[in-house]
Amino acid sequence: MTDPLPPIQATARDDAVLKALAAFVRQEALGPGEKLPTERILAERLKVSRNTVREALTRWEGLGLVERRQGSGTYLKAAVSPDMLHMPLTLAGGNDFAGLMRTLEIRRALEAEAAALCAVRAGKADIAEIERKLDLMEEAFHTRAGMSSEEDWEFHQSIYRASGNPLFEQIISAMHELFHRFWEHPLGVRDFGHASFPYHRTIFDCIAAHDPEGARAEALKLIATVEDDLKRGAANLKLSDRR
Amino acid sequence: MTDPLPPIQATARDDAVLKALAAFVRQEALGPGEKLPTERILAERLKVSRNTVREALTRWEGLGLVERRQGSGTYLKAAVSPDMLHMPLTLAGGNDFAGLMRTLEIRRALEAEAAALCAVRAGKADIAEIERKLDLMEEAFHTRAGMSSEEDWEFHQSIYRASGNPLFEQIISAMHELFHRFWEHPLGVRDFGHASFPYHRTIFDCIAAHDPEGARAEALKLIATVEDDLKRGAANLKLSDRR
DNA sequence: AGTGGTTCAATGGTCCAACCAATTTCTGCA
DNA sequence: TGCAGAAATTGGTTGGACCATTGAACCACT
Repeated sequence: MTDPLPPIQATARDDAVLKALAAFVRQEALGPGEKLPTERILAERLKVSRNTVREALTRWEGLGLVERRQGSGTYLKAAVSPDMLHMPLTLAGGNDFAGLMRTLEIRRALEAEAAALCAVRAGKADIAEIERKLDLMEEAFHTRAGMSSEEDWEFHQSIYRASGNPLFEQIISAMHELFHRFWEHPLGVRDFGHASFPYHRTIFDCIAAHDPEGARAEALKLIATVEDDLKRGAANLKLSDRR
Repeated sequence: MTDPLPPIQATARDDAVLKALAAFVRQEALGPGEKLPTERILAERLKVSRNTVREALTRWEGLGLVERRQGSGTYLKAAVSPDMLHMPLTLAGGNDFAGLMRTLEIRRALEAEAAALCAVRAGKADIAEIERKLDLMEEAFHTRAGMSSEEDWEFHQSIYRASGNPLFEQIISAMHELFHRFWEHPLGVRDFGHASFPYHRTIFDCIAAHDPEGARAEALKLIATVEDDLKRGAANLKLSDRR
């Protein structure tokens, strides 16, 4: 099935640079936000050209592991470890309506599973934290007449965290970020999210009762209302003006 | 919500290069496998240094959009369009057993949703194609005594394709690839996949009957059997030798 | 003290001109 | 015609130079 003679990398200097750098970060116990050595210093210490260092750092930058600030330095953006797996995804044509609906279908899948896992695994502390976020959201919803997207998002994040699998938060957050870059004001639907409001508590109830299938079903209903909102928004958009 | 004073872009030369290159690919209607211009030519035509071109191409290479072959040229690996969204994911510690189980939980979520969507959207031709793959898989399973992982994978892919959302195939394929790079022979469980075998047909039956909830439930059962197999494999592994 | 401007060293971004290594293509001999 | 070796092509690497931005130190003025 897999190639019995995996081709060796003839030249893989920048890969070696990245490995060395990962080892360095690990050894120095550098965390997010911390600054790592200058390109010139790295080049000198690793006995490679500065250009090679730059190509390696460009890779890491592309993976979102590192941020370069001209005149200042290069800073870690995430925890790196020598045994990371990278899965770059590119979504073709993601900034139109159809693309948004496609990402929402992925989110529906993940949201439902995260809720189900959370119902199985959440401990007392997790449930208390989720309920706290839910209360905050409901309060914001009532005092600000439906504008509670920030608290809404935090509620969902607390569920992902309690799912016991960090990948849920990671993937959905990445989608959420993209999503907001292109759809900051969701299609001008003023009461966006109204319809989904009640399902937040029903999801929480299922989680608190450790009912995975119930949580899954309620999460699916929630996303369904968001999809409906978006479809109505798109219909409105067609009647008024285009972006 | 959004920053009222978004920071301005200082310099973004290589980004501009990528945009220009994407436009070029689009204009020339280049598809996967085709060769794109030499770095030297690009540098000359775009009036930038070859280094800048290289940084831009390094980005694309990191995203899996392009493949560079020394002495030969740079080739497209995927379709590129000017409006792509990039979502690089890095899974920390994905190559141990816990990491594998985490990715499998993601796959379970996507698999179930894809099956449900497929049950809703698959047309007659799609269903026929899926059944063909199913027949191939069952035949391979019987003649080769359970070794049908290649055909098994193709069956699943046909479901993703018929889901009407290319993101399912994209994400699961990326996971599948990683997965196989580190776990080529799944933990030495000899009858790996035996338990999941019957669910392939039950999933197909639900899809053919346009029963999304049934398809979702059967897909969940299938992945559950795979998880059980892996857990048994891990238990065996602990008793014999470590990797 | 505090405010604003200036200077200056550090750092990432870009450029250039080579050369190296792998690949492909061409050439000329058998 | 066939094929081995030369030559051209192409990505990979190097070293050195300069530019643009940043941030800290310093200074003048209030």
